[in-house]
Amino acid sequence: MSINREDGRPGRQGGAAFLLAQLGAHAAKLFAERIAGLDLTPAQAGLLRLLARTPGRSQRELADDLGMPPSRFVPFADELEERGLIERRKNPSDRRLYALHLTEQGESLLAELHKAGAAHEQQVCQALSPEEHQQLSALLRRMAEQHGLSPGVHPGYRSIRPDRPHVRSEQ
Amino acid sequence: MSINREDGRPGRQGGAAFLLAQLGAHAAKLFAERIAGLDLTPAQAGLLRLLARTPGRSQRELADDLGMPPSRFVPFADELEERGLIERRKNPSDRRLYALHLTEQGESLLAELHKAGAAHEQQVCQALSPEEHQQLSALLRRMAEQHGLSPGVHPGYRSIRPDRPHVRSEQ
DNA sequence: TATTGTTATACTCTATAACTATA
DNA sequence: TATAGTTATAGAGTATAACAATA
Repeated sequence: MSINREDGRPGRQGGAAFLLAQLGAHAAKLFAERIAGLDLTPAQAGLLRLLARTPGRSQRELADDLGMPPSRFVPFADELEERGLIERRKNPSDRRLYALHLTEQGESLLAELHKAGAAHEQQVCQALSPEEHQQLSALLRRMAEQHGLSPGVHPGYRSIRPDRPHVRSEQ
Repeated sequence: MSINREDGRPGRQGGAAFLLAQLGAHAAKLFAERIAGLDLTPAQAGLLRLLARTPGRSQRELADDLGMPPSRFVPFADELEERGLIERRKNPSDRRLYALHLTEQGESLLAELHKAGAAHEQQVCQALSPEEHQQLSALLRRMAEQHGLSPGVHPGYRSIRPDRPHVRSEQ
């Protein structure tokens, strides 16, 4: 039942691939808006999760995982450090490296983040019954695996910004 | 300790919403790469499709649909016009407006675009059986409808660029 | 006076590439 | 010599706002 477009053509624009991109962008936007309430961007949330999973890694490694150049990672980490969410410890075995860790405050914000993630999941899949929700997850998991997508932070994070309300620094 | 995943394995991050965003970004990237072979960006493809569906609209309307400011639409349309894919006709009833149309060349490129779209659909859903593929489409359609997403061009187009190989015009 | 298309400008974002300190 | 972190700079991409023509 292709409910839309009766203009002959393949009904609703595109099939699953198009819907995937459309819904994915929408979901990413909703998530960005949601965690903006925690004063976090998706990339910042991604770093917190990476540090929760594997503490003590170097900036270079983390920058690679987040898909950003090391030079951009510096001010990125600076802000989270100033906010007391992460901590740069010196790595004693190689003094060139930092070992990044979550602070206690970072851990508790991460807990908020997990709550936000659960609410987000419900919001996005609101239209589905619990069984359908599971079905969808299973299908998507298979697809992600087949495409070699890693379970971690996804690169779509890079381009999503939470419609910032024009808070310019000075001047 | 991360309350993240309890199944031992670091667990795939997130549920359906996360997978949706991840796969959606991946699909959008694949599509951008594919149509880069036609010398089109996703936004350009979007305009061609809009013009095929409803010819003769004004730049302002089209810019709105594509989610770009009118000022940005001007050079955007310029390029497609120079390439002979679209045409600016004067609207006789209101001489402030242009009426944009596809050229014949634009129509035939659109046909190529549809072929690319079909191949893309297969590539993205490769992991699924035909039945599962249909299942997925149905679930996603319901979700898109519930979220009020229109069947047309989606705004995720805005941020996807096809990793351009540094082909600068002249200079 | 409002609106379309256009141009100009200013600003944000980002990557590239130097620089330092360690190895 | 190579690498981690940092800083500086330049370039692309963008929106904002002024402008001319028409309504």
